[in-house]
Amino acid sequence: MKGIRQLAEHLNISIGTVSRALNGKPDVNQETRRRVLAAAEELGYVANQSGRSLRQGETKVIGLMIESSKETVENADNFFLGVTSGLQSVFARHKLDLIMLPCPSDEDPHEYLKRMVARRIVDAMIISDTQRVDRRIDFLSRAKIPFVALGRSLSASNFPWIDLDFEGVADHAVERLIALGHRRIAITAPSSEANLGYLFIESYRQALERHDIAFDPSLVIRVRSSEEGGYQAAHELLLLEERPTAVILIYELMAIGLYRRLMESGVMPGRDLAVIGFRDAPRARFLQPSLSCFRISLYDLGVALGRMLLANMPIYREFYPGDGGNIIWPLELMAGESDAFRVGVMA
Amino acid sequence: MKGIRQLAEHLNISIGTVSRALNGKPDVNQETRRRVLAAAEELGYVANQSGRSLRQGETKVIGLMIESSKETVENADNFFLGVTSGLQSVFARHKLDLIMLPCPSDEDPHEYLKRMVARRIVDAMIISDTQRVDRRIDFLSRAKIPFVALGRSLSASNFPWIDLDFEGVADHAVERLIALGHRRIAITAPSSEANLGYLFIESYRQALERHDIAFDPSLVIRVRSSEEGGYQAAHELLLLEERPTAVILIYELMAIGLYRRLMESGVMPGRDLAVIGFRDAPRARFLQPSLSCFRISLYDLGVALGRMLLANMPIYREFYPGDGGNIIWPLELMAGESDAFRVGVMA
DNA sequence: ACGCACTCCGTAAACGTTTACGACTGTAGG
DNA sequence: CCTACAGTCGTAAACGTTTACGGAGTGCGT
Repeated sequence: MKGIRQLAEHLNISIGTVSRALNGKPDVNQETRRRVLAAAEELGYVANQSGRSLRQGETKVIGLMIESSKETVENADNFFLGVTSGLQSVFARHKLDLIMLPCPSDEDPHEYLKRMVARRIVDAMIISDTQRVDRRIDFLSRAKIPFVALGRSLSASNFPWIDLDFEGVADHAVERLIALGHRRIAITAPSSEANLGYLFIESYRQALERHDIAFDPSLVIRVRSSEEGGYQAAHELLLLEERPTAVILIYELMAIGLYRRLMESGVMPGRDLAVIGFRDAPRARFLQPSLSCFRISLYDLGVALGRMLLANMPIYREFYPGDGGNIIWPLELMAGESDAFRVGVMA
Repeated sequence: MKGIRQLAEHLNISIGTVSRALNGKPDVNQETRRRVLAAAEELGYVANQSGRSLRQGETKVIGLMIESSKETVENADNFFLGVTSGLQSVFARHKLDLIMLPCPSDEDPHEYLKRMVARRIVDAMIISDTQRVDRRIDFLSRAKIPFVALGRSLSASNFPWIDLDFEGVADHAVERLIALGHRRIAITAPSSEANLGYLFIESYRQALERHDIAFDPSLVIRVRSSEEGGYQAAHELLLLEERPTAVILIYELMAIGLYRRLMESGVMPGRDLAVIGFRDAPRARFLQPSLSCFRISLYDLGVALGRMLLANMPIYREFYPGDGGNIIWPLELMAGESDAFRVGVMA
């Protein structure tokens, strides 16, 4: 089956009528519509998207950009696949398709993004892994391409984003540890310029001050947010003269390396050192002792992202009246065994 | 900047010349080309892909289909992102873009695939997670859509695929364990109809027979290929009256659950029970004792997939003369501590 | 008989490209 | 001087859709 023209000839109908019948337009006879649909099904006709996009000026495709740099790949875990299903459940209602756009590691993310939207491959974009200043955000804002970002940024004063509640987590973690008797609490932060690092540390500092605990810069460990980073963090922790009794990790997988390094030195997490992680990931669920961490529903996050995006697209705005504003995504503590002891109390 | 027409007017040149200049066609003056490229850069013009695809009949986009069923998501680890970069390195040479197409979990994969290719969103397809009989393969073959599958299948007698060397792994693992003195070796297999399960078990059986060890069906544990599956497998293993001294896992993450269940019963992997896993995954790299497993380079696998796909596309065939045939992808054993003991020898 | 509203359908123009074809130069060779 | 040819470029026709517009037919009320 070539195109709509052949289908029309086969039915002895004009091509316009066929198009209207297929697209559910009102001015077409019920019987004709039935015949058209039947014939299309029988001959396996599906409209060519290029022709349709060209005429309509929209592709009905939403792009989810993914950086596949080595570091991201290691961290990504199944983060994206989890978010994806939430997104799709929203998009499906409007017959929008979602595609994932993996930016090659040797291409500038900004250029890649420009290519994809300038070529009109997608109507809108979801970006993640936002940098402290992110040119993509400026570009998308200026070009008036609908988008939503997973992650805050200092670029562009006002744009749609959802970000995880790093402040809340740091705050909650500190409060909890203090309640358990801890006074010397270490924390990890990314060595990069990522915005979330600043927020994380700042909240941690404020929570400490609230309890009259002096902020000790040597307790802020800057390492990569990865398994190796966790190993490294544990290493630095063990070198401190006055060893902390607790540590807060900004990424859950760091716990893997951290545990390993601790055990190598005979320090038992959950007994000699309390550990709290940022997210739960399948990858960290098996740890022994089980990791106390902050849970997040990737599906729900995807749904929220999808709704916010559509709320920023003129055509769909009406369907999502309340979904315009930004969201700081709350996380729920999932208590494990890794911080289940009181300081100063013998087991 | 709207389209090529505006660009042409701005330069006082015909639209045809502009197109030729941008596309590197030979019959255009050097100086004109320079001016066109400069103007395009300045005005930020990029060709609309819909128009181009419509005219040329091809999209220059390759689709990588991903099933995002819950089970797949959990198992996927970063498998796809790893393969992706290999694929892209090949595609980049031909200015082809790769997009990932996540099939919604509530949509039939077959229907989804049909929609994507019939709508001409992609020129070619890479599918994975092939079933024992897979309608997608029949469809793609019949429709003459270039594709390559990651995984064998009984559908369609002859189609391009790459599959992991399940036979080789089973064989190698058995040989190794026997050399270490093991005689009672358990193995896991998926409970599903997946083809690889049959191949895996069959090779295992043959290797045993070669050493005059009787095949004992009770040593084939059918569980889901996941962390929980591993837990379950260990459970069943412990219930056997004559406990095996070794077990071969068809998926590396099963080791996570398996370890946990074993330790709960005081059985130490690597001392009381030898364990060998199928792949190495970041997710399993931290296990204590470290898992002996078969390593695979996802990047290289991606490159091979990309080359094979292009070898099956008329336009690119000439560049990849030797990449037509199917590949059974070899895996390399990465020895760990989980099977590093000899049976009958006291430590 | 006429006008009008309504339903259904055909016609043709547009969307933004690429490209076959031919036209126009200028130059070289006969 | 005529021809051939190479180097440039403009013209216009496609590619497959959607959709504004108008026309044909019917039914109904005046």
